[in-house]
Amino acid sequence: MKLINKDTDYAMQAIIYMAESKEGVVSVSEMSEKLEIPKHFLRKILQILHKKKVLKAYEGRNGGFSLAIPADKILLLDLIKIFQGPINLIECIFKKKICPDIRHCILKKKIDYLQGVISSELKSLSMASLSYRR
Amino acid sequence: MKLINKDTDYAMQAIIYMAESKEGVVSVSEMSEKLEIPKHFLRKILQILHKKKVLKAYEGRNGGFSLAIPADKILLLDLIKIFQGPINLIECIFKKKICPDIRHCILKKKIDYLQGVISSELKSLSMASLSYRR
DNA sequence: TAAACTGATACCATATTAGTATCAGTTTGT
DNA sequence: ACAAACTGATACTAATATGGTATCAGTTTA
Ligand code: FES
Ligand code: FES
Repeated sequence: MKLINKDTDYAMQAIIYMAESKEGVVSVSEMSEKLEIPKHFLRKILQILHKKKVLKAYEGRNGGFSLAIPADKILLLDLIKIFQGPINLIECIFKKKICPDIRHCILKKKIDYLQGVISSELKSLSMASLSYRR
Repeated sequence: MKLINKDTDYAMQAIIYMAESKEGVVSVSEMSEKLEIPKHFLRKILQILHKKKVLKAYEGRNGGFSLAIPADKILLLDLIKIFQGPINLIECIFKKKICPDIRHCILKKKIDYLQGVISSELKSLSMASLSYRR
C-alpha cells in the first residue's frame, strides 16, 4: 500500500527546490540535474502542476517554472489529489452480498473514519513545512 | 490508493461464509458458487490461508476447508498482512536529499502516526464482527 | 475405481505506474 | 537573423503489480 507515488514524490521535491531557490524561475534541466530526476518525466509532472495553477510557466530561453502559490499554501493533500486522484480507500468490497445495509456496515464506518484521519493529516502538511531552510 | 485488494476481499468473504456455515467443512466449489468468486482464484487464496494456519484443510472427496481459529480472532489486519504485506506507507521518499535527518523529518512523523492509526483500526476489526449473523 | 476434493506451481491477461521521445512554438543572447 | 534553451502537447514504451487460469499429482470416499 503506497500513500505517495513517484509523481507526487518528484512534485514535492521540485516544489521545495523552487521554494528554496533565490532565482524566481527555475528550469526543468536544473532541477532534473540537482534532484536527480529523469528530465522528461519531471517535465511532464511540472506541466501538470502548471495546468493545475500550482506553478507559473515561462517559455523560451531562460524560461522555466516558478511557484504560483506560496509554498505554505501547497498542501501534500493537494498534490496527492492531482497525481493520484481523491482519497478513496474502499469502493464497497462486499456489494449487496454480505453488507445487508450500507448504513450499518462497520467496515465502511471504520474505513470512512480512516479516510478522514488521513485527509486531515495530509492537509496539515505544507511544502513550506518540509523545506529545511524554513 | 487501495486499502483492500481482491485477495483480501475474497478471503474475508470466504472466512465469513465458513464462520456462518453449519457444516464443519466447506469446499471451494460451494463457496465459489455461493459467493460468485472464480473457483481457481479462490482456491489459491484458501491454500495460502491454510499455509498461514488460518484454515484447516481436508483432502479427498467431501474435503474442503474449515476455520482453524475462531472468527473473532481473525483480524482484518492479519489478512491484509498475509495478502498485501505489512503496512508500510512510506519508504523514505526523500532519501538523503531533502531530509537532512530522518529523526526530525516531519513527513515521516506524520506518516508513522497514520500507520499506527490504520493498524489499530484494522486490528480492531474481526471477521466475526463483520458477519451479520453474529 | 472414479468422482470430488486439496497441494503445488506455472502460466496468462490486464491495469497501473514509471519513464522516454518528439514535434511544434516561444524567447533571448549573440 | 538565428540557433540555443526553454515550455506545450501528446504519443509511445517498459516495468511492475494485480487479477485470474490451467494443470498435474496425490488423497479420500461413495
Ligand atoms: S463494505 Fe461497503 S457497505 Fe459494507
Ligand atoms: S521522507 Fe523519509 S525521513 Fe523524511
